[in-house]
Amino acid sequence: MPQFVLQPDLDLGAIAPRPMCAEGNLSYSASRAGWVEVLVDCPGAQGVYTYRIPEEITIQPGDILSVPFGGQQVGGVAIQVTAALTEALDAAVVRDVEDVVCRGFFSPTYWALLHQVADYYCTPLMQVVRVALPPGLLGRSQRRIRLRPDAIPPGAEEFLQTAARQILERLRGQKQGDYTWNYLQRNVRGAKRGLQDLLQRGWVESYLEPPSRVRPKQQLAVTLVDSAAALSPRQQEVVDVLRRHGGDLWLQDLLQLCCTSSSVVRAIAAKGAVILHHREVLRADLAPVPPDIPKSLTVAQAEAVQAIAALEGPHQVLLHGVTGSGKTEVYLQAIAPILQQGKSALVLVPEIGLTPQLTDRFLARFGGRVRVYHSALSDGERYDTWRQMLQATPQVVIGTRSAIFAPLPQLGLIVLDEEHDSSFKQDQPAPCYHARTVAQWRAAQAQCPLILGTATPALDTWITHHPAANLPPLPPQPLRPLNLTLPDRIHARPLPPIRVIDMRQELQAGNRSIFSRSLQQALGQLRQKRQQGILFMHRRGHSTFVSCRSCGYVMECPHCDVSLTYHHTQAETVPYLRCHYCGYGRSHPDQCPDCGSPYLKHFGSGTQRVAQELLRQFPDLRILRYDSDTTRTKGSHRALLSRFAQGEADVLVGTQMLTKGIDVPQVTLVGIVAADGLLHLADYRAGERAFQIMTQVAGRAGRGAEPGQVLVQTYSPQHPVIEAVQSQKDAGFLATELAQRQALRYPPFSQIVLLRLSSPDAAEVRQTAEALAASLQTRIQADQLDCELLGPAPAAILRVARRYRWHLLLKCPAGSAQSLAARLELAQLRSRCPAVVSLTLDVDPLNLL
DNA sequence: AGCACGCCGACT
DNA sequence: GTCGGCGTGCTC
Repeated sequence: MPQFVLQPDLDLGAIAPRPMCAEGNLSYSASRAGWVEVLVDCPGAQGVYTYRIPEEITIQPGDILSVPFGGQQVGGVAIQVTAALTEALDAAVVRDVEDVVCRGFFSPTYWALLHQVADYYCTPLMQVVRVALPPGLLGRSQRRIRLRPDAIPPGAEEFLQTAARQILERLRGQKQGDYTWNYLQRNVRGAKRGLQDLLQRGWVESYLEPPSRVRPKQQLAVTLVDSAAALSPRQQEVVDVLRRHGGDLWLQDLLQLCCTSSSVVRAIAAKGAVILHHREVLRADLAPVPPDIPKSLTVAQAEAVQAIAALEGPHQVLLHGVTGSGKTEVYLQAIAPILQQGKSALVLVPEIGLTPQLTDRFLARFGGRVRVYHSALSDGERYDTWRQMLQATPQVVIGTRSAIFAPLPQLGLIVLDEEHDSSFKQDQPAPCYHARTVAQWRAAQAQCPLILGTATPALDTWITHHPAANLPPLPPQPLRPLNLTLPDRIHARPLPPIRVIDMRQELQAGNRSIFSRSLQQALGQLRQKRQQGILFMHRRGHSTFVSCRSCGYVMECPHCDVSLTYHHTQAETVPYLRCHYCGYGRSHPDQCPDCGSPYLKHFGSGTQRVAQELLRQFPDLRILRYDSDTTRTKGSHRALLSRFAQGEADVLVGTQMLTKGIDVPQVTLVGIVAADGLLHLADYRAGERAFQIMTQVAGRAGRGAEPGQVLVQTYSPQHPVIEAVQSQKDAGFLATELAQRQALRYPPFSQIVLLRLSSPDAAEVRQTAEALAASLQTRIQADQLDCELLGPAPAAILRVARRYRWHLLLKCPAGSAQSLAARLELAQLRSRCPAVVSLTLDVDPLNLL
């Protein structure tokens, strides 16, 4: 249950379409000031607090406010305005609203959406508000410490205590001699005492920095008002330039055009010919792109576009098109009529940085009506984009996961490109929402279609579109399903043939290289054929799997049907194997349990090793590495890809990133160096993901005039995933995978909730996890709940960022997680953990590691 | 998050 | 005896 609900009789509708006006504190009537309940943004206190509305401020529900809270200013959302205080609350303790930060954000439907997210994902509403809003709106004041250099006698610090001296030194090391108190506390031992000393001496001062608020950027504009005024020749020239440009320009543009200074313009303003005024600039950094016109469609594409245009009401469209079948063109042509109807479209992509080609297509087609919204934008840019989205003008918003919260008032279509991609699921800070799930709710709310586009549908998507009679019924879906298929590549290009290479035979033949003879041969021919290749390596630095080099046997958990993870930490000298689902563990065997061979090996080479080997064996090949190591900086994705596309390298070696947004016609060879690295992850979704990634990577080959080929190297050539990839028949694979999931009661035939616990204290997390497990188990048994509790088990990577992590897993029938969470009061569990132990609830987790 | 109040060990 | 550590609890 949400802690509060918006009263249905509140006129929230009035706030939605209101024109934006950041600080318009115009009182409508004399004293209608009252009290307002505010959802306050402060960890540990996510309740509603009552504030007095000062006379000069008007507040409506949904406004973003800045309010005093304890010793600081914090952000919050106005929930409800009341005329009288609650009996229990003494007027003396109620403080004043400090300011209105922003108005008109939350329409009733939008608010309901946030509630739904908070409810479903068992997270405080405020956390959802935080992901939905552009950052910086809910600012918090911070205590800062500033050096007073003039007050310090020379050499006096000799007599200071260590802590005080350290603080002084740090402050002196900083240009402005200014740090947040938080920073000093973290970095100086006994900082509190040291600060007291320094404050008493008056050598530093402590001050409260008000929340930095993202504000619209203001610039001076010049507007022509009276062209008849008597002006000097130079002034007249300036005014003429202004008139030729429509009588209205930014001051800086006018100055540049006329090569003059602002004094001239001010003089003209003084004569009354023009007026100078501040006006908001909406920042947009979209580089101009040459325009693009709709392309002619294949029959399947045209049918898809028509089918989508004909839809009425909320639908979920699975646009299932093979790699290179032209899904983007379908999106573009589906969106065009939406814009014409005066509505907006929302396009979600896995990662903007990885899909410059897609973004460019949209920009080229729709020009200024396209807004890009993602985390790489500056706070100011995000804020401005947000404000533009609030306007009812038809527009296309392209963004990553969090853009599903784009406040578009007239939503006509939602597209999720590469819907199978797991980056649509957030797993770091709560709420751990899946953008696809939220998109379904939004589409239902807006009564509009949701298009899920992919070459490799996620299993849970697949099953809602292909309900099979022999499978148990799934919970009712909010959207009506529609299937659209693009079975062929555009220009009738064939899919590249996929060859599976048995690496066991390579070993037998004496080839100990990571490249098979076939791959070596293909690589050797690249240069002379003037073609390019892509090598895929699933980089797994930390967690690896154990496999037998002779027979391909992989160590698996007897209870869970997942591969065991190889552990080897300094603490435990003996390496051991562990299941990360149920906690099962065993020692690392000396020989293969299946064939007795001593050639057990834990695999774990990455792209770097591949590149090294490549360089060693093919010194004349030019290589580019494409992984998170080489694409750390902004814009490096685009740079690397365009270098490759322009033929500056022969081979691109990379990780998962290769699966997205690479459309280079000269690529004829794709090599999957070690498919096994994908097959045996300690995860029930390993097979599905392996299939998706390999199919997607394979799809990079043969997109141009030259036919492509794909080589898949593996120690398990008979593995069903490998066979499915090779045959390029996904329906069959999905069906068998579904049957397996059903047998093992994994999603989508069950629902899981993961409880992630972490703490810097190894023993404390463990104890907390055990205590939680015990109390949940008691509750489950007492209430006879239909659910299974697994764990506690240590996380695959036990220690991350100096925190020890343990997991609990709840498995319940599909569609029942929400009621289970309510019965177990999962949302309240956090308060039962010690302060140092953090607990994150992940409903429908994708990442179980 | 920040800050206050409040209860146990090493100093004058 | 006090000063000062930081362990819970509250912030309209």
